[in-house]
Amino acid sequence: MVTISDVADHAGVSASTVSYVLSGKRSISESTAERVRGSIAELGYRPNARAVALASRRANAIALVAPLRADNNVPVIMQFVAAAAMAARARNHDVLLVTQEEGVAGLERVSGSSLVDAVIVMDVEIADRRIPMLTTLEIPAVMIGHPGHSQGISTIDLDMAGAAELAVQHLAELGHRSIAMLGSPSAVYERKSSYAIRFREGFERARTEFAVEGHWYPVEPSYQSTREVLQAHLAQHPETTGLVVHNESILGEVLAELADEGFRVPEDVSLVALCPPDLAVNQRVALTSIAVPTADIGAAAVDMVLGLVDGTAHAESRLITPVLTIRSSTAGPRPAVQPLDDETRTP
Amino acid sequence: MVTISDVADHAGVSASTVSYVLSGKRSISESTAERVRGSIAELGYRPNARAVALASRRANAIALVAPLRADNNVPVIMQFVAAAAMAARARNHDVLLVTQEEGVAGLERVSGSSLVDAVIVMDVEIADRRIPMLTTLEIPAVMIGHPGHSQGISTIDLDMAGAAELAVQHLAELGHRSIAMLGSPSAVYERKSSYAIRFREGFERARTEFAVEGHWYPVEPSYQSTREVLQAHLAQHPETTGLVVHNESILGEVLAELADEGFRVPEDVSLVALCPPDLAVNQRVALTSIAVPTADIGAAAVDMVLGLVDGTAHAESRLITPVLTIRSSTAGPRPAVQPLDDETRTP
DNA sequence: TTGAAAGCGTTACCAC
DNA sequence: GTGGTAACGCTTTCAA
Repeated sequence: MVTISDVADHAGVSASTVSYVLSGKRSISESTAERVRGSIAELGYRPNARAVALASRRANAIALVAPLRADNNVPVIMQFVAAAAMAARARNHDVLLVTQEEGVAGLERVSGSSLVDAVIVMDVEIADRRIPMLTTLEIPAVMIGHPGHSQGISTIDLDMAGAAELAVQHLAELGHRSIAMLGSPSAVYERKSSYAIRFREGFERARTEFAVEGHWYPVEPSYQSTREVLQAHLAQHPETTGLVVHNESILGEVLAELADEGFRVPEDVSLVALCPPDLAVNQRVALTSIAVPTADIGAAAVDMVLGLVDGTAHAESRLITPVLTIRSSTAGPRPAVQPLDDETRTP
Repeated sequence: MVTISDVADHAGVSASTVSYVLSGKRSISESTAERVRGSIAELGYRPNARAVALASRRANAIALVAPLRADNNVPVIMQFVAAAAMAARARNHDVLLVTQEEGVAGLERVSGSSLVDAVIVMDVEIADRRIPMLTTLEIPAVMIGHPGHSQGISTIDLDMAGAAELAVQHLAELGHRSIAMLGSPSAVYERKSSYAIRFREGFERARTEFAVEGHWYPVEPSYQSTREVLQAHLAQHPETTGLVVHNESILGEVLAELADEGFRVPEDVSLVALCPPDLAVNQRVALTSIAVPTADIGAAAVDMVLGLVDGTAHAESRLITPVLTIRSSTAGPRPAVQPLDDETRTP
């Protein structure tokens, strides 16, 4: 292994000088800098990350606590992870993956052993047991999600409540008066994942706000569950013409089932989804949808937490405004059977 | 921060003694060991991972190069990552996530800077440009996948060719004589991802081996593509009664499309999928399927590479035997129009 | 069974 | 503008 002293010797300077030309933390004459760079290239010197971390008190790494469970939103999780990893690399940091299962202990471990400089926690629950512990950590943290009480820990997420309201608003403005929300699997609500709870709350609030009839259901990621929920609801509420789907993995099933039952989209039923754009576009009908801006959120989480690390930022809670993209799955409800009534009344 | 010397002072021993009670690398009298453990607990001492890494020449971390792109098999990728992370933790190692985009440079970086002790590379291509570089690394590597030439680098994967053959064999033995394979998106074949190429090769070999007619098609992850490919094939080959699907994201669409066209599964068409079991089970028909044993492969990859790190193992290539689980999507083809012919022949 | 001390490869402070 | 040299917090050899 080539060390900094090897480079120093080769360039005829001291080790500290080599360190300084690398870090730029003090001015070096162009001539020696050039010489040092030459030696570095010639010898193929690579700074030893372990020694750098120990001496500089910076690991140049952040921990990412990710829910790697089988879930309905795996692609979204993956996009968060990818975005965070890329953003971290762009700022010269690496990402240490910590599984959700490690829980509180995992956070204690990576922080207590100074493995990383900061931590990003995904899939936060409304009353997440990790939050109190995050406040005691010596390293900064940011959560992707929006718990009930962030207790001074930075958070960032899509405004899920706003997203649900936006979906309902869109349908309501088109004239739909009865709307059903097909939600995430029940386990997601049971563990009170903030993204799902917030979306549901937004849906319920929007119901009042826009004076529409509204019902919501958890849906398991299966054809069976999708079919049952949809059939049961439509049997009880045949007046329903609007659907809000917050469950990526059943989109195809919902559309198939609607087709099976003779409902056309958007002529008979309008549908708004919360899902990645590519999923929305690749269905039998291009779906009007709200996207989770995973790339933005992942990158912002990294920026926020590194800002805390170097002291250039303070804790904050960011909520990203949802954007609805209108495609082909939403339209005004058809004018009911009015024309016929008119005719029978004519004579 | 509590250091090892703090503990040593508190326990009235030397730092080396503390180190040895922690590592167990030399015998310590039970009395002092007890005293040291007490001090550790009392002071809340956590060894500094950076210092440990530097002094012991072990980072206790492995790099995992994962394709975090949007792809058709995101859930499988995620399961590999989760399995590797858990296996690593079980062996007291952490996982550093390296994105596929970092490519060769990423491997050079984490290895050259001694960030990690070993590397696991996923989604290997047939002639992967990273292989020659892996051979030059100072740290061991294993690839998840099965390239054309592993050049002495350990590999592990499901026997994808065998999986395809198994699928065809199952259909052939049921009596199907014309089989279509709906494969991964074309981009996967273009970049020559080993898993897809191997599966296709196995399919083509099985065609001959079991003397069946066989055609394969790449399918994009969309309703549109699924529909087009299926309709085009069935129009040209109405005799097809067997389907092999190597593309998780279109399973629902395939079944929906078959239903739309009036084909019953398995009465008219039998279908074998290569996909996670939960996906197979949650379709409108429970699918006969071959699973990728992600947990086994991920754990084995970690075991193999850590075995190389501590010198207790040698490079090897492992291929895991595929297992087919019969569910409700496969049956013998219906007896064609034979009965009618018999009757016309009777008189 | 235990202690002292020399590294591990950098960084950054203190001199000049 | 540059060099010397303590740290950084631990592991491990050498001695006792």
